[in-house]
Amino acid sequence: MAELYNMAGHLIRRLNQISVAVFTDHMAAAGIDLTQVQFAALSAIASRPGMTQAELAGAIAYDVTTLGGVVDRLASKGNIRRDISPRDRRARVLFITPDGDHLLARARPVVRALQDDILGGLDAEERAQLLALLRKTTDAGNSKSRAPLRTP
Amino acid sequence: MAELYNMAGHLIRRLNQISVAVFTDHMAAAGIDLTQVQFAALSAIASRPGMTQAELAGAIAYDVTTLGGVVDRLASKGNIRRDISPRDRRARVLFITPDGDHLLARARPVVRALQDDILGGLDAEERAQLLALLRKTTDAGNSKSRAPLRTP
DNA sequence: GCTCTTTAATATGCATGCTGATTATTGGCA
DNA sequence: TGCCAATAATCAGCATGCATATTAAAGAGC
Repeated sequence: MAELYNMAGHLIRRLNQISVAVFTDHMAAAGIDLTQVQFAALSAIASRPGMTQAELAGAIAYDVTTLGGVVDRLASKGNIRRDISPRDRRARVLFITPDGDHLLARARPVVRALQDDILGGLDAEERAQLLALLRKTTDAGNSKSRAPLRTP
Repeated sequence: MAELYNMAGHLIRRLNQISVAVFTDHMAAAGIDLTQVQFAALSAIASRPGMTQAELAGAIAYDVTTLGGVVDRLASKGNIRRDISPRDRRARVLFITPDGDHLLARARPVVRALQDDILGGLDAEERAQLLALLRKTTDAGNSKSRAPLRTP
């Protein structure tokens, strides 16, 4: 079982756990009501207004079902607007509200600042190295994750 | 928003997502009914029989509440036994059953094999490097994750 | 021995995250 | 035009994952 601690899956789960905890703590300290997932969604919507939920899911690698709930919460908090697409009545187009925009502006510097906290034990060079490796792995693993592309 | 893709938190979430998907796929292909979390718990219980739930939670960095459900499912599937501790009637001591032991024996090689799949885009040297960095970060971040050590 | 605090586990509630099924709508094609 | 496969979103259901509160039991200190 000692080997468990050296397994990629286990270490990744642990790191994600730490990452989420750091995010939650910093946001709570700043008095901002946004989860990691909600922040990512809000950022994406702000950068490309009018996205549909499916497009958003693809952009940030989420499951569409999960995203439904996330979008619901953002909408009910008034951070985004969700309208029926004029071009496809099945689709919902997403827009950030002035309220959401303001919240995002407050959140952004906090999120930037906490990134280094996630990788607490590493020096600058190691952080850069880790980030590069993470990017490379996730880019390659893209096709393997079925999150945005569900197999029927 | 382009910056989002380079943020540690986002990349870690993505990698964890890939990791879980790879695990799920391989286990399903092998016809083994175990999630990543259940495998970790079962491994730990096998290596140290008689652990309490709290000890198990500390050992594999889980929240005790979450672990309650995991242990429930393993017990109801017959993979572990959960007895009241003879030394502390509040505590539950955990033991793997012959059934669970057999399942674990089948699962272990599958889990070992899928590790490399998680880090698909990396060569051997990069994998070693990434694992080393993950270990270092998680060791340092230990104190930050409130999972096993909840602040009151 | 009795109270007070601590501790192990559970209950409750919210937020992901995914699978499979369903509904509404669209667009292609005979 | 009418049917049919594909698509957008939702619903139901299960499994994490965490915060807060509660229950039961143990232990500390007087």
